[in-house]
Amino acid sequence: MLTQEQLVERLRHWEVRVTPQRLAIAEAVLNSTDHPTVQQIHERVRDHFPSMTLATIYSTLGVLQRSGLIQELPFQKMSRYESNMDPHVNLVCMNCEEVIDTDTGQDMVVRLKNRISRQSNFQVAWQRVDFYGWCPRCTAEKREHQQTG
Amino acid sequence: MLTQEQLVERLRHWEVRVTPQRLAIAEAVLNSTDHPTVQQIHERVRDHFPSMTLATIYSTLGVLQRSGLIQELPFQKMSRYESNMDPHVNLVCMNCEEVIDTDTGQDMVVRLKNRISRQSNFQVAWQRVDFYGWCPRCTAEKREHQQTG
DNA sequence: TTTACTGCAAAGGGTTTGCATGAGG
DNA sequence: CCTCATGCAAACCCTTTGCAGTAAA
Repeated sequence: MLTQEQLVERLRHWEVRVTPQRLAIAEAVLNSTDHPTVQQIHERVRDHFPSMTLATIYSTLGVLQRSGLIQELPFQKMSRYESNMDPHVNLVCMNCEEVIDTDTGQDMVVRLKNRISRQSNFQVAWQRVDFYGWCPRCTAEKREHQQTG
Repeated sequence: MLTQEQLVERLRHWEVRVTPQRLAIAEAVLNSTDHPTVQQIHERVRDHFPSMTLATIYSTLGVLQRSGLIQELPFQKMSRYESNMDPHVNLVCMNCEEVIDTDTGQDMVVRLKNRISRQSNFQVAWQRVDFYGWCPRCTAEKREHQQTG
């Protein structure tokens, strides 16, 4: 979670212009933990910028990614955007399609990254660790359907 | 690496028809370690089936995924297909776009999966562990350019 | 013989691009 | 004042869908 001042500083450092639209988009992603899609970001900034189009959002997300503030996570149908740049595990529900960060195993991801960097002759920039399955709520619903149906 | 007989058995088990096209597509993916794209699979089967279209390949890849034989890996521009269903680490070169499996850290991925399954209240089906960066060859080329330029 | 797969064509939809206008530094 | 961002529209291209002919079981 960055303050607006820190955000402005980071953007200026990359010689990009700081516009109200960019700040709104950046905050919509950085102050979220739910890995929003472009559509969801659009919904979140639409109240303040009714005329903003998806092209502007795509452009800004590109700037933020090149600045190292966010990371694009391609999924089958569309991309989501990750604001937690620390090594960690994402839990992806194959039923409700929610994507949440978890603290569980964070230390192991860090150690795994160190090991890959040291032993694999591969220069690591970042990592994506996704576990796919069913979240607690959808697991419960699945059980109910199995019992009744 | 599955034999053709094992492959036929696996497909019959899911009550799908075993056609020459499906066998060719399945072998093109399963007997590879380079995570081919749909286009690459097309190139690999085109000699034997000149009239085969991408629609058939997409359809067959869907069948193979639902049969648990392969896994789709969405990337920014397009999907690649993974035939190594064991927990492991993929190394993705951001320069040449090669995607290779590595044995390094395989044990840690297994332990990470066990930990997530036990401690996170999340029912895990499979996982995707990607490390993005630069492969040895592209790292060397980058160094050369920095020295000369 | 029945069912479902193949191949072709067209549609779908997330993402990118080009350009005129407008705003940041 | 110059450069670059925004907004609009169109293009792009991977992927999906519909359908007629055909092959698997």
